[in-house]
Amino acid sequence: MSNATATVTATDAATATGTAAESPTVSANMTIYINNLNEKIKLEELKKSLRAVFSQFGKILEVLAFKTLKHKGQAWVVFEDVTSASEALKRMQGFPFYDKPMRIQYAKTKSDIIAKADGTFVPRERRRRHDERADKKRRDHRDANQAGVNSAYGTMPPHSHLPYPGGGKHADAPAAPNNILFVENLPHECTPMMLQMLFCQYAGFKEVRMVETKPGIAFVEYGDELQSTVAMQALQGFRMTAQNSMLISYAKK
DNA sequence: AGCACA
Repeated sequence: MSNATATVTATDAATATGTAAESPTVSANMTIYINNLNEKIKLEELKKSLRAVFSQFGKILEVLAFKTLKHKGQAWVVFEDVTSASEALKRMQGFPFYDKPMRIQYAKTKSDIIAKADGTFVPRERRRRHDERADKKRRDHRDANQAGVNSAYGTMPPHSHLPYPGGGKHADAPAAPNNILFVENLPHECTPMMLQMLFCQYAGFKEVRMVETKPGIAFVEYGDELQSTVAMQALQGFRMTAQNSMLISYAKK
C-alpha cells in the first residue's frame, strides 16, 4: 500500500517534470506563439481573424504573421499583459480555427513592441544570426538611387499569384470568422426558442434560424464577428442532452 | 516542423 503510494508520488513528480517537455524552457510571456495554423489563409485575413478571436482575453498590441517558408502557419499575438496571454493560451489551446486546431505556446522571446515600451529593445542587427552586414547604413554620401526598385513601394503585392483558380475560397475551406454561427449536433426536438434562450445571453444577439427540413442544425446571427465569437466560445460543446453537444462554427456565406 | 518584429 505505502509502496504504491510512493510510486504514485514518484510518478507525479515525473509527470510534473514531463509537463515541461511540452514547452521546454519557455516561460510566461505577453506574447503567444501559435502554430498549426491553416497556411492557405491570406495573411491579412489570418491576422484579422486572430485578433477577432483573441481580443476577448485583453488588449492586443500587435498580431504578427509571415509567409516565408520558415514562418508559414505561425503567428504571434502580443498582449498588453501576461495574464491575458495566459488566459488566451489556456482557453484557446486546440481551438479549431480554419479547420485546424491551434497549437499555442508562449513566445520564446520578448516582442520588439514590448521591448521598445520597457526600454530593453536592442536593434536587430545584433541578434540576427548572420546578417550580411553590407548595408551598415554607413554615412557614405547617398548612394545612387537605383532606378527606385528598392523603394518602399517597390515590394511585390502579396496576391501576385493565387493558390486556387477560383481566386479565393475553395470547397473545403472553413468559413472565416463572421457574425453568423452555424450550430450542429442539436437534438431533433430542439426549437428556435430553446436556442434563443441560450444565445441571447451574449451581446449583439439578433436571431436564430432553423431549417425545418434539416433538423439538428441552426444559424445564429450576431451584430458582428466579435460578438458571435464570444458566444461561440461560451457555448461551444454545450450539452443539450446526454448525447448532443453543440458543435459551433462560423457559417459559410 | 518551423519562434519574429517584414
